[in-house]
Amino acid sequence: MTDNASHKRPKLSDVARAAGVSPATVSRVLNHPGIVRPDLQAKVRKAITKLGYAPDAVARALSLGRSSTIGAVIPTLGMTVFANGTAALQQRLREHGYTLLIANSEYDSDRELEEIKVLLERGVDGLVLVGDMVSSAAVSLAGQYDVPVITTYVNESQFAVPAVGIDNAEAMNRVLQMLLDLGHREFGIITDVAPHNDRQRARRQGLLTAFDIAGIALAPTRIAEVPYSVTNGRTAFRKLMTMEPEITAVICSSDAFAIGALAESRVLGLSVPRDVSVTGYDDVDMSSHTDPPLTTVNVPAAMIGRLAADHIVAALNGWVPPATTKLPTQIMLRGSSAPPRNTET
Amino acid sequence: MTDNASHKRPKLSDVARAAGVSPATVSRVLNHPGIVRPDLQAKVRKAITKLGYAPDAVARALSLGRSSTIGAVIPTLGMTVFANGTAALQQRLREHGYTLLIANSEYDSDRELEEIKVLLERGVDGLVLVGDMVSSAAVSLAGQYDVPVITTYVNESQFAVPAVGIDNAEAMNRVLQMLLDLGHREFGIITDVAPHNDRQRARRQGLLTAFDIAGIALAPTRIAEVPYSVTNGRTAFRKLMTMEPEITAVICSSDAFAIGALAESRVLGLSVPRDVSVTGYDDVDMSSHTDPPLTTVNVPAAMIGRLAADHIVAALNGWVPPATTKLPTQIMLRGSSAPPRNTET
DNA sequence: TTGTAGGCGTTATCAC
DNA sequence: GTGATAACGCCTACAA
Repeated sequence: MTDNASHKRPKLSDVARAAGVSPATVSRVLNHPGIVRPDLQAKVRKAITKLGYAPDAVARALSLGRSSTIGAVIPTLGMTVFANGTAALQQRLREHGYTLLIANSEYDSDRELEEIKVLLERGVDGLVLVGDMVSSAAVSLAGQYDVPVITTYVNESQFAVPAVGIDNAEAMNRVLQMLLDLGHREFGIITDVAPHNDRQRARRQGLLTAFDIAGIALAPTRIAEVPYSVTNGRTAFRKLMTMEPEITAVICSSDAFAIGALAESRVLGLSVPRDVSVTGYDDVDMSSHTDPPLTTVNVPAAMIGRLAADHIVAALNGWVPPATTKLPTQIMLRGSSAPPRNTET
Repeated sequence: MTDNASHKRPKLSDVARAAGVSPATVSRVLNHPGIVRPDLQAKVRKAITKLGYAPDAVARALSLGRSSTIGAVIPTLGMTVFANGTAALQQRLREHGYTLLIANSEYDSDRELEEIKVLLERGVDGLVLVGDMVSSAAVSLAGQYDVPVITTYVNESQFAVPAVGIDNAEAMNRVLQMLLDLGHREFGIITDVAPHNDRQRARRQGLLTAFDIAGIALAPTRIAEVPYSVTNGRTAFRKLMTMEPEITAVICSSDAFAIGALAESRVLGLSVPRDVSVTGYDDVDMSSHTDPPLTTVNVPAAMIGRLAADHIVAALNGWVPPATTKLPTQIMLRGSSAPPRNTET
């Protein structure tokens, strides 16, 4: 009864009436401030603050045909790499005047496609994906909506989608080289089964190829393929070291595995890195605080997020982003890697 | 040139024309399938799949006045507790037919308010917040938009906003009781300075109150207040144990601190739990894989997310969610806690 | 420079 | 049961 009027949200026409101008003028003040007389402008602005007016983004989007919104579909919020990358993406997009809509696929491609559809129907102006496992359906769908797409964390796309990320295979190769330089010759590896995860696949494949090139044959008993989890890292490490005690270095395709390996090494009475070296991949926050600190591959997630933002916005402005933006990875040399135990200098 | 027609997204009227019915009928098939004749329905559906039509959610939202969208503002994506809770929230909301828009505030209340505004302007139907530090501005803003709000991870709100969460103070009290039962009398605590974080504040206050009630005076030198980070946990632990060597138990207000404490204990040559017990709070994934495994308080994040979803949807349907939904916390008794060193049985 | 009017795609209220 | 029609709130030709 008291605030009957104030209880309803003011619309643009209300502002117009309050300011004694036409709705068009209010709209202009909001969107093209340059072309309206200063005095009118002042009156309008005063009315806006007085009424507490805020434009309706939905109506605006319908009218404009664009929403100043970008959608991102990431596998999971639970991995710090994605969490950090997404935060950076959001931050940067915001600086460009865009709002980020986040969806997650739980590593399920069907669900990923589903989320993409929802995002597209909601009118996002652009799409940021992770990896390159999206079916071509996703790409053509985005095409129908005439929405630019960009993919992240990988360095190339089979669907001609611009990619900004890292070369997972190359990084793995460098890890192996580093261990070889240290003198290691007996290896074990723990990788992710991940049927739908091309980053993990690239890491695994890159590693196997690197072994090939190095002329090292890796017996099947030295390859552990398990689902992503610290616990699986533990059991895989135990199996590896039990069946192949000569192993002096275990390369893991993620920090989770490596952290599990470190935990299990204590149970097994193995000292890292004296008895066996362990390396990870991702460089999550925890990696530098394990015992010993973990040697791992740093993924420049924040940089990827920022660049993805810049590129998608560029595409929206008619620029054509480079097909491939490969960011450098860095091997963080920490305590979990050292020369093999039987090295006599 | 080839696919001039297919390049434009079909609209509802296109479907209508293709099916030889009116737009209204197509709309009915989509929203009230019950009231349209089966044969027409079939024709319409065929036309829909043939044209690959998908409704425009933006236009729909404008017409309906609601968007089937819920906004959530969380402090950060980088904490596993929030990541897990948000994933569960999203999942459950999805089951209810809603899409979750995620924004993060980086623990900044100004930014939180800002994000809330953006979400509201984007037309979210409901708002899920974290904690109770939102200015009343946020609440009244939501009121203007006539949008229900719910807050999470705390068990009560000063703004009469329904809350679903845990009793942080009570949990801390139980941690202390547990350690007292173990025989500890000399304590140190590491808590977050966090001026804008009421969860941390509740934990700290709950702990201090519990000490009071237990009749234990905690010297200022036994209280470390530092910003959230593993590294700060390390330095705080070092300071505590250096200045007050009699301490037999260190209670941390987050796992990050505790993990730092464990790391530093090795450097200091202190054995956990033999020389000193350490407890955390949050029960992040890593907690069960530290050395020793960390005794900590489990936060039912997924449950909070699910219930938050249920409650906000309920509110949207006219139900009134309970003012307070307090979920139980569980103390995860693991290897980092044990009787004090000087206990002679 | 400012006002008028039509349209963005969808839904709901009317008559039929 | 189905078809016209008027909104939803905003933006941008177009006219003045």
